[in-house]
Amino acid sequence: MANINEVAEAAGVSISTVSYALSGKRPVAPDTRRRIEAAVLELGYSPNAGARMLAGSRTQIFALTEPLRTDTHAPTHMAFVLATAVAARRNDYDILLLTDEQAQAGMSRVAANRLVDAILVLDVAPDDARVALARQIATPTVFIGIPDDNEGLICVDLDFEAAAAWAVDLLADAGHRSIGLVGQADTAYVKSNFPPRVRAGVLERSAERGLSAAFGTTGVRHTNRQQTRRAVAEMLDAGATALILHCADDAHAAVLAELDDRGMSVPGDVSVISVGASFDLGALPVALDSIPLVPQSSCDLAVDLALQTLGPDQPEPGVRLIPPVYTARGSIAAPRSSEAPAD
Amino acid sequence: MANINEVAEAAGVSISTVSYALSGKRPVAPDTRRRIEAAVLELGYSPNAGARMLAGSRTQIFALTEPLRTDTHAPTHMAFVLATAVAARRNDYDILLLTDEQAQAGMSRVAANRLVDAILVLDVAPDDARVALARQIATPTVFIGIPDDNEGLICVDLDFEAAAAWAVDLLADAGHRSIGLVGQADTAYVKSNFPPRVRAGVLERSAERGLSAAFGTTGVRHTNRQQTRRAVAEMLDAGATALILHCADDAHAAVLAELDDRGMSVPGDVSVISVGASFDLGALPVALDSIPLVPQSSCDLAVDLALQTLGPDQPEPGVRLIPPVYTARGSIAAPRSSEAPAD
DNA sequence: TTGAAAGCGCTACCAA
DNA sequence: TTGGTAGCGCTTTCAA
Repeated sequence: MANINEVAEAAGVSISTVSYALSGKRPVAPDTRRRIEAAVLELGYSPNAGARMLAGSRTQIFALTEPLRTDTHAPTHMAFVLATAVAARRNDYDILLLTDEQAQAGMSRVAANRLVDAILVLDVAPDDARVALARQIATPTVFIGIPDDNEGLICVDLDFEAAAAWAVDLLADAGHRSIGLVGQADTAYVKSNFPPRVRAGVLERSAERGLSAAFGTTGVRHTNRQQTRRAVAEMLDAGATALILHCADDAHAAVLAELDDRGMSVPGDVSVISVGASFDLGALPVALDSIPLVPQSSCDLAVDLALQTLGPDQPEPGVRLIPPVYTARGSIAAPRSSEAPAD
Repeated sequence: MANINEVAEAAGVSISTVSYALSGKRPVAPDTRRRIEAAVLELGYSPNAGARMLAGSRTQIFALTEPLRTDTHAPTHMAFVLATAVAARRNDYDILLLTDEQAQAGMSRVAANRLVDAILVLDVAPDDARVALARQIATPTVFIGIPDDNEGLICVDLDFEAAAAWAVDLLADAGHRSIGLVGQADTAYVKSNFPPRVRAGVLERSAERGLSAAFGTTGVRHTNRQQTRRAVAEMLDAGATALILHCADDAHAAVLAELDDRGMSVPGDVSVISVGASFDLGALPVALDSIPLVPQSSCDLAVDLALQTLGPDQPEPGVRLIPPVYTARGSIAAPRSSEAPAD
């Protein structure tokens, strides 16, 4: 591995000129720059990471903390990890994985270590222990998700309430008066932050619009096919003409299976809209309208904010809610026996 | 952030003594050590990561490369990432995530950078492009999985063939003459390395033992419930009295659902054994015998080997197969109309 | 437009 | 048993 001295020698310049030529922090004569670039290429030079960390003030590494919660939906989680890595790499940053083995030891360690420039927090719980830690350590921390106590923190998340309310509006506008929300597994309403926000969004907007809204979950810990179908059956039997789905992919499938078994078509007999899904709805047998959770949006913003904390002007602490996006795919229509206009 | 100088001053010793007291690479008088430890604690000292990388020869970081293959089973993948992180931390190593954005750019980069001491390769494909890269770079690389061309590489994996053969033996010993293998999704037999090994293990051992063995997959890309149940139905109709399951968790559930629908009990009417599962079989409605894939075993060994490559005696290149482990849970019995002894 | 040189904070060799 | 100190390879100030 060549070092900066060898490059300098090969190019016939000093090491500082090499450094500046590569960082661009000082103008370098075109001819000089060419010679340096040639030397770099020929020697296969790449600046030593440790030396840069020590001399410079940046490590070019973000830590990503992810708890080992077994009840987290693996594909969703992976999508976020991936989106974070992509966003980081776009800004020349790498991701160091912190699966908090010994509680939050990892966060303290890399902060004390100066191994990372900032910490990104994933899979945030309402009473997340990492909140207290974030306040203690000097390393800037960005939460992807919103803990209950978020005073002074930087948080990023989809505006789940707005997404849920929007879904209700779409159904109400189509003429539905009674709807059902197929939510997540029971535990999600205790251990995660966003499911309650979706539920609140649906219930509150329904009340405002004068709709009756039922709520059901998909299982105790994971999706339970039977329970999911039962929940749907109850909602339909109670008169629901539309469903809002805020659940895992297999639960989506279970709901559609129940409708199919009942000989009900979408949107002919029932309108359906998916809210907060981060998986590919295209794999389902029926095309569904969707207000999705887009991991890349959250992660891009989070990385942006993390970078800002390293710059001259600190970003304001606070919660950044990402406006939802709606994609129509024809799964919403007027209810069968509605007085709403047919078109 | 305190540095080593402040610790040395506070303890009234030289910085080299502090360094040696912390690394243990040189004996330090008990009393001196105590003073140093007190100073470390009081100042909250933690050695600067960049400085250690530069001065020492170790970065205490392993890279973990994981392709973004969308057809990879997310929970299994996560289990491996996690197991790697755990194994690494046990040896004071951190994990840097390389989702190979621009092909294999990440591997080359961290190798040139000297950001990591070794690279761990996950989710290995038969014709994996990372094989060629591993041979080019100076950074030691350990494969968790076995590419077709593995000459000169260090590879670690469960002995899937032995696991499959063992399963056949168990069923043959119980008196079964006709069995079925419920395999993975179709694509897995092209894009992954281990599914064909399980299939080969089952088919070859079946031939040796004189059993007839049928093979079916669970879908084109992902588990398809219908196709899975159809595959099972065909096997049973063709006379299979036992099933070997090498498929995802939802496919396991689908198989059991099919048996249930047919009014068949396990192991009364059909014997079932799961091979190479890395998820929790406890969530299934029926307790199944299992020869599992244990991510932690593979990852522990991989990290061990990675550490060895950094030491004085290099590990031999070659494939390390981890012997399978069998757990009986009462899902194997003699076939209904068998001549085998009832006990 | 370029160079010289002072660190960054640690490890590990050489002395004592 | 301990201390002094020469680097590790880079960034960045100060001078020219």
